[in-house]
Formats: sequence, C-alpha cells, structure tokens
Amino acid sequence: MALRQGSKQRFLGWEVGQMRTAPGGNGRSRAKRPTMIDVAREAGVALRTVSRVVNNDPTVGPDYVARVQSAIKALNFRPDERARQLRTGVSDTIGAAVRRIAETNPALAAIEQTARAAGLTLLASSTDFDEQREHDILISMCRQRLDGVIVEPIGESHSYLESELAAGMPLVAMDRPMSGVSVDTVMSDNAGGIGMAFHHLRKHGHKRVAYIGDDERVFSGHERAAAFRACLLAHGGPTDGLIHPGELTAERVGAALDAALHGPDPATALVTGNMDTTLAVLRRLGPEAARLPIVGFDDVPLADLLSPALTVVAQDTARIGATAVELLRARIADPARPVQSVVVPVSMTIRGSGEIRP
Amino acid sequence: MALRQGSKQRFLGWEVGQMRTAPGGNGRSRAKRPTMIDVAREAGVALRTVSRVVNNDPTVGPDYVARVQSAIKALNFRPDERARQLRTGVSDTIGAAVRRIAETNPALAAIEQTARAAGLTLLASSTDFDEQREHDILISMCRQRLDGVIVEPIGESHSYLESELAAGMPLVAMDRPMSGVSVDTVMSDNAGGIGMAFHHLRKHGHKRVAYIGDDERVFSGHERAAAFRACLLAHGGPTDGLIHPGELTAERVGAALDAALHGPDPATALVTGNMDTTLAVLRRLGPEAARLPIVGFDDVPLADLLSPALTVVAQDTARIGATAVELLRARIADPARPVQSVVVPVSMTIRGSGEIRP
DNA sequence: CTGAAAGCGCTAACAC
DNA sequence: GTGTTAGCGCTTTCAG
Repeated sequence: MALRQGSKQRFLGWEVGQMRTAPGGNGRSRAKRPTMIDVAREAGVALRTVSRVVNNDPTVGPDYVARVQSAIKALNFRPDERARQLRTGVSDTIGAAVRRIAETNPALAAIEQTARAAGLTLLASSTDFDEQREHDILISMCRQRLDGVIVEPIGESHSYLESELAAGMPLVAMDRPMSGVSVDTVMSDNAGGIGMAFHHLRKHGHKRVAYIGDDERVFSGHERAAAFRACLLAHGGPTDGLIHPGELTAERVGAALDAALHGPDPATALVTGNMDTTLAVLRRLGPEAARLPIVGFDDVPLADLLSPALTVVAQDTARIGATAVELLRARIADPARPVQSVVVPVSMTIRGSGEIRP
Repeated sequence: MALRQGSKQRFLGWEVGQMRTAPGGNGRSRAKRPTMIDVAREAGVALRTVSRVVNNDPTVGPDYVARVQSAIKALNFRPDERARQLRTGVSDTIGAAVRRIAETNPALAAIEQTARAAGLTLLASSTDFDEQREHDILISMCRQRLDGVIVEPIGESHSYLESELAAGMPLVAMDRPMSGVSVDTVMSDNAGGIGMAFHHLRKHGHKRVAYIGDDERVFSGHERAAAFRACLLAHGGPTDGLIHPGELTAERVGAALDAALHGPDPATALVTGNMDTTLAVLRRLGPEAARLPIVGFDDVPLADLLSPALTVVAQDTARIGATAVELLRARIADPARPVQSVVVPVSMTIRGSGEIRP
C-alpha cells in the first residue's frame, strides 16, 4: 500500500515525486481476443447459435445455452460492440458537445443519467468555448455514426451542419439556439428569470437596480440584458447607467460596478447576469459585498457558505439536460417530426443577499 | 429568437413552461449515408483510390485527388469510423471511469486535454460511487474495444478484471490502488500532504491539532488518518481525541468537532481530510469558522471568497490526469512493460484560515 | 430449433 | 501510380 522511496526521478518526461516499478517486471503480453467463431468451435455449435445466446434469443435449447455460456466463460469472450454496430447500423450512443465536461454542469449530469436510463451510452466532449473545436467534435461524432448529438452551440454559423442534418443526424441545441439551421432546442426562460430578480429587489424597496452581465454578443447575455431593459422601461424608470453588459474581465466588471454604484444617482441593488459575472463582482467588492444587495443569475457552488449567502435565480439545469435527451430520442424515433423548442422555467433561491433593504 | 407563449403544456411526459412547434412541420427524413463505393462511382475511380484519398496517402495522382474530393463534397460523404476501427483493430479511443463527470474535476479535464493532444478520443462515464456501475462501465468499455481505460477505483474486489488484463486491456488506476490486480497507478502523496498541513499549523503555534476526515474504509481516508497519527507520534504528542475519521454525515462531523474542540484539552486548530469534510465542517461551524484555524486537504471552489479565505493542501490534479494518460499510452505501446506506480506531490495554498495563531 | 452464407463499410495484401 | 480481392467480427436472411 505504501510506495515510499526517496528521490525524484524522470518519468515519460515528467518529473515525479516518487515512483515504483514492480519487482520482477511482471508486465503482460497482448493476447488476441476470442471471437464468436472460437466460442462456436469450443462449444461445438454453429456461429449462429452463439450469436443467439449472446443476444438472449429465447429460441435456443437450454442445453445449447449452457454449452455456449460455459464456452464464453472459458474463453473469456466479449462480443465486439463495433462489429455489432456496423452490422445493425445503430450505435446506441449519443454525443454531447458541451462547453466543459469536468466542470460542475448539472445539465450534463442529467443528460448522462437520462441517457443511461434509456440504455444509451454517452460520449461527452468539451468544446472549450472554441468554435473550431465544436466543429471538429461534431464532425467526429458524425463519423462515429452516433445515434444523435446534443450541443451547447458556441459558433456563430452552423450552416456546415445542414448537410449532416439532411443526412439524418439527429441534433438538439441546448441553452442557446443555433443559427443557420432548424433544430430542436431547449433553453431556460432567461427573460422570466431576469424579471424575477428585478421584481424581487423592487419588492425589497430598491428604486434603482443595476444589471451587470455578459457580452451581448453571447446569446444569453443579449437576452438577459434586453429583458432587464424591458423591466426598467415597464416601470417607467430611466435606464441610463444601469445596464452593463460586456466582456467578462475584472477590469470591465470593476468599471461597470463603479459606474453603477458611485455615479451621481447610484443604484442600491444589483442583478448579475451569470455565474462568472457574479463571482467577478464578489471578488471585486471583497468585504464590501456583504452590504450590497445582489441577486445572481445562475446558482453558484458554495453560495450558502458566503456571507451573506447568495440569493440566486437558478436554472433548472437537471430538467434542461433531461429534456435535451428526450427531444433527441423523439427525433431519433421520428426524424420527420416537427422541430420543437422547449423553454424551461427558472426559480429563485432566497438566501440573504437579495433581501437586504436600502 | 423569442419563443413566448403563455400556457403550460405536456411534452413527452414532462410539463414544460413554454413550447413552440415550428410552422409547416418542417421535419426531416432520414437519408442513407453514402459509402466509399458511392464516392468511387461518382468520381469514376476504384474504391481503393477513395480510401487512399481519405487517408491522405501521398501516392495518389493530384487529378485523382481532386476528382475524389469533389465527389466527397458532392455526396457529403463521411467515412464510417466504426468500419475503420473494425478493420484496423484500433479505436484511438480511451475510456475514463471516474466518480462523477460534470463535476469540477481537474484530473478529468487534464485527461481530456492530454488525450486530445495525443489524438485520442475520450469516453468518460460516471461510476457514481457505485461498484456495480463501475463493473458495468468497465465491461462495456471492453466490449467497445477501447484502446485503454483509466479508472478511479470504487469497488473492493477487482479480480473480475484479471481476465480483461490478460486479454490485453490496458488499464490505469487513478487516485487509489486497485486490489486484486496489478496495474499501473497514479496517486497523490497523501502522507506528504497531511504532513505539510500538520507542520504548517505547528509552525503557527498550535500545540494540539485535530484531524477530521473520511472513513478509514476509503483508501485515502485510511492513508491520511494514518499519516496524521504518524505526525502526532513523531512529535511525541498524545493522539487521543485528536483523530476523527468516519462517515461523511453532518452528525458524525458535528460530533467529531465537539470532541475535538470542546473536550477537556481542546485542539486549537484543525486539519480536514478532504473537500467534503471541509465543507461539512464549515457548514457546521457557521460564522464560528472564522475564528478556527483550518487547513483543508483538497482545494475548494470559491475558497478565496470565504472569510477567512481557506488555506488548503491542493492535489496536483492536472498532473495526475496527464500522468494517467501517459501511463496508459505507455502501456498501450508496450503491454509487456513493468507495472509502475507514480506518486504526485501536493502543494500548499496559503489563504488565511491556516495562519490564525492560537 | 439449428446451420451455412451473405454482407455492414472500410483497409490492406496483392497484382496490373 | 491504380484496381481487384479478401477479410475485420458480427447479425441476419434463408434453408434444413
């Protein structure tokens, strides 16, 4: 269990702290996997019979089943999934091209769970917010003949997918619509969420509420900023100095904060347009954040441990993911069905930061 | 862009907030994908020539290349990856069976990046801490004939993998060793990290330091508790009432805190054995946490936003993931190489909570 | 209920 | 240089 050994060594170009090589050099050699033919020979039956047993075909005599199964065990046979897929045409696998796997992403978790429940394998890849990577991943998924693909679109133009759609690739867009192609889509109710945040702060006595959010070139950034503007206008209030969409850099967010809070007619409360904006604002304000009423769009990990705990508009990410899979399965089952868009409601989680009065 | 429509509806058994169906029912029909034969016919060349062009074989005349490529464009041909894999025997894909994808997991991010850099596709699945699921995932990956698999082992006995290893399946264990089989392994220096945390607190004047951590039945829980005990003994101090491994429930952690901090000879500082323990402790203590010196094992998202910011022993997760892929690639390249274990050093991130003096 | 034979789409020996 | 041919391991008509 303990693998202690003092000195540093080089390994594959990495310097590693400690390393051990098993005594006796007990490496393995690559053996060839047995095929169905080998199993058939071992069991003394025909290839077809082995195939039937593997696929639980009930029309096989019990004695044959036993013979074949013991041969499978003896040879340690595992059917080659690729060959089955090639022959049958289906892959029972769906792809997900999301911004980042390996980062908290309840939608992806829901996709995995829903897919698993439907007997589908999930192949997830990170686009890393990179248009070229998104393109490469989607093309690669087409080549793998996945049964369908869910994508959080990044790029502007997706017209290169037209031919894939025409070739029958089922595709669902998540969180954002895709431009240039007509596909099933599932998104959050961005405008509704901004409305909830705004009215929550109004209800707590704030006459001037400011918004800081993502760049308007990003779809959700645009939708949320526009919704906030609509809120202000609907209340007959001024909009000047209160709406700050833009790049997600510390400088830009800092400037927006200054403009919103330290101008001639400062805002007394803040709506932040997404998780990264929320975190940038909190980091910028430091301890000062404790006194500023904030409602964030998107839930934040550990939001309950901050002081005050953070009130947020939370997306129903689990439902978004599950719906994406269901839309995809429906499309796979019936490629001719009408294209559909689903908008998932958001909800508010009240924790303290949004309930501070002026 | 806006898909507003008032009422709630039922969709695939889900109630959704808002939904729209595109006008005109512009669904698509499933078309058959063209094959290489179709491309060859279209281009007026032999099948072999198409294959060569697709694989960038330099021994093809430029005019042929052009003819074939325009035929590929015209027919929108995409080579079928499954057929290529079946024929060539390799999949250029590795699997990762981790506890949870879709949760902050820098090791998985590093695996993906390293794999991509090596031209490998990554198939990641969540074991969800479930032994049966781990088994199912690994068997499924064997059937898919992946080139190799990285696993964060969950289950106790992995002897069922012996036959897969014998059949030549390259396998690397990450974060934990696997019992019952001899495989390449990469882990953090748990003992070293505990030592760093302990000595950091000693250096800041704490004579009695307590440890609260995960269950000793979990490998890292055992290693870290044992290392902490060794630290105490090495300093000639008593160990009673200072070491609290156990289940990760709020009650158990609360009881451990009481025992450590409110006994006859209370500890003045705390080492928490993993991220979940750290969060459980912080949640339990509430505002009181601000006064208790804590060093946590594992970095925590938003650790810098807490007050005081959290001092942690951070695992070099990026290197763990990258090393896992490199070990796997080395094993794939040479199945007979000796089995190897790599221990990756940890480091300390000083943020405030660990520097409070008694 | 079982067995022989064809073929999924591609690559890799071989001839031409 | 290019074309023909035989499979990769499996499923699936079709006869027995």
